[in-house]
Amino acid sequence: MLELSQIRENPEKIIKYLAIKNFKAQETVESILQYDERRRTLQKESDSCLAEQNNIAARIGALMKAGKKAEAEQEKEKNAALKETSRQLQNLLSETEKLLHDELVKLPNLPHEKVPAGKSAADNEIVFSVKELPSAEGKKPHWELCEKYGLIDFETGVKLTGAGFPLYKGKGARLQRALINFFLDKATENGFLEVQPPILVNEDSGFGTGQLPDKEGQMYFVGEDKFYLIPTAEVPVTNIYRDVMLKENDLPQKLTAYTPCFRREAGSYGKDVRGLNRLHQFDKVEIVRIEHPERSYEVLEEMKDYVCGLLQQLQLPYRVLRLCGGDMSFASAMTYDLEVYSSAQQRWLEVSSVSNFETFQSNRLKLRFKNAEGKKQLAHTLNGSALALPRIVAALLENNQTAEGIALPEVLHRYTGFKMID
RNA sequence: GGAGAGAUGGCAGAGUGGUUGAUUGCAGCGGUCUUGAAAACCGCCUUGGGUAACACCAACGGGGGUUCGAAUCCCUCUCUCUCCGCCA
Repeated sequence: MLELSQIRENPEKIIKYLAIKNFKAQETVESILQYDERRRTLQKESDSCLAEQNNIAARIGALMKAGKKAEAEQEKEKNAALKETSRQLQNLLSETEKLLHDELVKLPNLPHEKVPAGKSAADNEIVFSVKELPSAEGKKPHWELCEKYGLIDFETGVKLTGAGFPLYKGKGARLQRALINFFLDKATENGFLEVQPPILVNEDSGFGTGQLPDKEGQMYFVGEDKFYLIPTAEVPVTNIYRDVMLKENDLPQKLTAYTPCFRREAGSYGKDVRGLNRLHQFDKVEIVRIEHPERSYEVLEEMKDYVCGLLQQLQLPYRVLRLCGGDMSFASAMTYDLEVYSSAQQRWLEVSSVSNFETFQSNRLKLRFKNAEGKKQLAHTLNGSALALPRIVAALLENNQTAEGIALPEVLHRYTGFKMID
């Protein structure tokens, strides 16, 4: 959620920047300014009405004490009328506040000035790419390899739940566990505090990170208790800081968490969702940082580089994209996507998304810190996948297949307990 | 799931209808004293709206109600604790 003060001060800037995200903000900004104006007028009227009632009440108190009952009765009548007026004002006020809030929530985050304009994924800026791609010669796609080596049983997953809920088996299951441990160990070594959050969250948490309102279609919902299954650990982990006031030297806060993630992905089909390419349930290790506004972009680079480091250790060919305005998420100010190359499918698969949300989430979360002058200031929030497992597994399988089996990168050996899937 | 108790400022803890936005203690901040520190003493110390700044308004878990007036009374929801039941 953008800050109201920001909109008041420079509505033109908001409209201009949101155009980069292909969002037409004109109307919304105008109604926000109108509602804000009305809200303040009503607030003043209501305040002075209440002030008058307070005065009268105090007078009645004094009169009662002095035993002047008749006069007190007179004052009471006055207050009855005022009370009706202020009831009406209150109604108008809360109505206006709601309208204002509803409009405010519609506006996506402003893109950072470095974010390129663009309509779709085709316009993303490639900031890094490996020079040589592995050949597809004689390579089998990962779903065939999964079957061949008995790593994943998609059919039984369908029986148990439905499409997109794979059953990992044997070395396949062990590889999952190995990757999770590897990623968590790396994050911990780099100063992230490991946490294990709930994977069901309430509505307030969904609002805090920007999934709600409007994007409930993406999440599984447990109606009985009004809980949402998390689409990413970002939701519970960032919401740890909802309604929190930090001290300046509490910054940065660095957290990491492994969680399963659940996404409905309504409407997906075809080869995009074949095998591990897109699932309804998958595993991911996430890193989250709460940062001082002055440092957040430095930190974004740092986080991106950290994830690149993981991919290097896994010896996967990868590239880094800076997303264009049209491809960025609602809440993000700048996002890097990291993609690994999947040699049999001959396509890039997104395995991480690293974003700076600036104050967009913290404004919703009321996540602030007291700065050096003792003033309260919204913190910046950032997060990134480090990493999402399924497509990493897909790329590992496809790129490392040999006649003898699938050779795993060395960093994983101590986690898997085997070097080769055969 | 059943019965009972509770929810107040960073924490602890008063307050049961009328200058209580809230006694007090601790913590924190500033000062006096001191070579420095401690102790002692003095002062400051909730948040949001609003204002150029004041004024003013709101908030004692959330929502609603009674009343001229509610932290204080009533209803309701949520959460916490104790006991019972069930259980990985």
